Amino acid sequence: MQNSFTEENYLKIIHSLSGRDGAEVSTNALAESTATRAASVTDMLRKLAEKGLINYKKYQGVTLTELGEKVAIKVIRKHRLWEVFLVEKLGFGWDEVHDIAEELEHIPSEILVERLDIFLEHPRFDPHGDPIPDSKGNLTEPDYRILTDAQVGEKVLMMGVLDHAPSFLQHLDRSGITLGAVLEIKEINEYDKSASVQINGGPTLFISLEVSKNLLVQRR
Amino acid sequence: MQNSFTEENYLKIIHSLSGRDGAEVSTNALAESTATRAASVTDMLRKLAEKGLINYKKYQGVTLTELGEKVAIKVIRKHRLWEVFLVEKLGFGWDEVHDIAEELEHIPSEILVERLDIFLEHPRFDPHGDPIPDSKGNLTEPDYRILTDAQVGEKVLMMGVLDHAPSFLQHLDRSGITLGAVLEIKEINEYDKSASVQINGGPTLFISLEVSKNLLVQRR
DNA sequence: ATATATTTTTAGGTTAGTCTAAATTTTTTA
DNA sequence: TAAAAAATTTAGACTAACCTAAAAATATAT
Repeated sequence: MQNSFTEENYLKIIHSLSGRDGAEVSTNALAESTATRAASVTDMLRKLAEKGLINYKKYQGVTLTELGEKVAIKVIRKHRLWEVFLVEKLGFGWDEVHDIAEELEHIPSEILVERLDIFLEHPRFDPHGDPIPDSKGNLTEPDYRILTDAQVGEKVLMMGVLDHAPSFLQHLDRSGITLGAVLEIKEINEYDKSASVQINGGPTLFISLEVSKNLLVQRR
Repeated sequence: MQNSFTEENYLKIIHSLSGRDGAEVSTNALAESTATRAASVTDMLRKLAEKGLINYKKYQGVTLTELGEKVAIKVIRKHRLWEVFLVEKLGFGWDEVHDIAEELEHIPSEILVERLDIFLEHPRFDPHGDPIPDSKGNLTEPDYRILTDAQVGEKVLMMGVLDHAPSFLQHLDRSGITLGAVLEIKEINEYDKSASVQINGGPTLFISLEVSKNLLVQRR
């Protein structure tokens, strides 16, 4: 039994909203993320529950079943592999690939994904630093920290982003903040928590709290 | 206004059934090719006509409008480019790519197609020898002949196939008949029109009329 | 040229995924 | 802890793409 484009999207979104602790996801949160109305979400939840893909009790929110988790991770694997393809092979920017990958992720062929993975030489991370599940469905989230957790004087490596919005990514491009960049916290402004950060030992620039909250880094 | 997956398929099929002379296509022929019932075809034809994609008068069959032709050729371009990708980059056999390309051809992004075309270095033909329309929508069918039209003693170049069925393509693989192979007609059997053909100056084998009818060749 | 066969269309119905409006349940607040 | 607010579900409807069965148009054959 195949899952539809729409079903796959629900599972993927439930996975993402659920977080690594597998917390319950609310109908309204899903309505927001799927850009549909709560009533439509309820309909779909009944259907997904019937198929054994989610645990659903009325008014209680949902979590993925093991089966649902498996399906979600497969979709995420495809999405991230296609993003690597688009950036590495076709020359797209990391700010341009989300919507296209959103379509490609639903192409149904196991062998296609595996061959793509081989062609790309088994990438571990997508262009935004998100980990790519392996072919067995193992997805290990690296424990990166948010830049706001770093102290003055610390040097960290830029490893990923939480916000994938094109405008945010373009802003990073203009600031020279790319994956792998070395960020040294020079100063944190008490008042608004904005930071002065030196990029790759070069220019120093101001980063707002809004931006800091969306940068995933690693101590080096 | 975007066209749906289904609409695109109808246009592509009408294009192919219509041939280069743009002949009228019947409802039943479409029902057969789309694997639906004639009544469903009628519904869709009314819709496509309303959108200005086909010329349709009840009971008279359909042809593509200029707009419909444009859309169809775009889909064909995508299909064939993806097939090249699957064979050249991912290592699929020419017998394995049709169904996957059937899905990929509906991914809606102009820029994706153009970047794919660049990545593949502007291929002129797909893995079955079918010509790939250029980005402006020009599709020039090369005037290949069918192998049945070749005479005893002729040497011809294998340029394409009419039948894309995996079983047919696999049969050609086993016979060593690939695109670009040199075929020399040694003998044609009067009775059943089967032929003895020497492949690349090497082994000679028998080819049934059924097979000959589906091989596109060029005098050399 | 009329009767028969074939093709095509119409009529009415189904499913997936969506919607709005109303009803119900849960949560929050006074 | 009862009333108000918020979240969720139910009821009833819509559209796209399909279906079957029946009617109508066209083509074929005597």
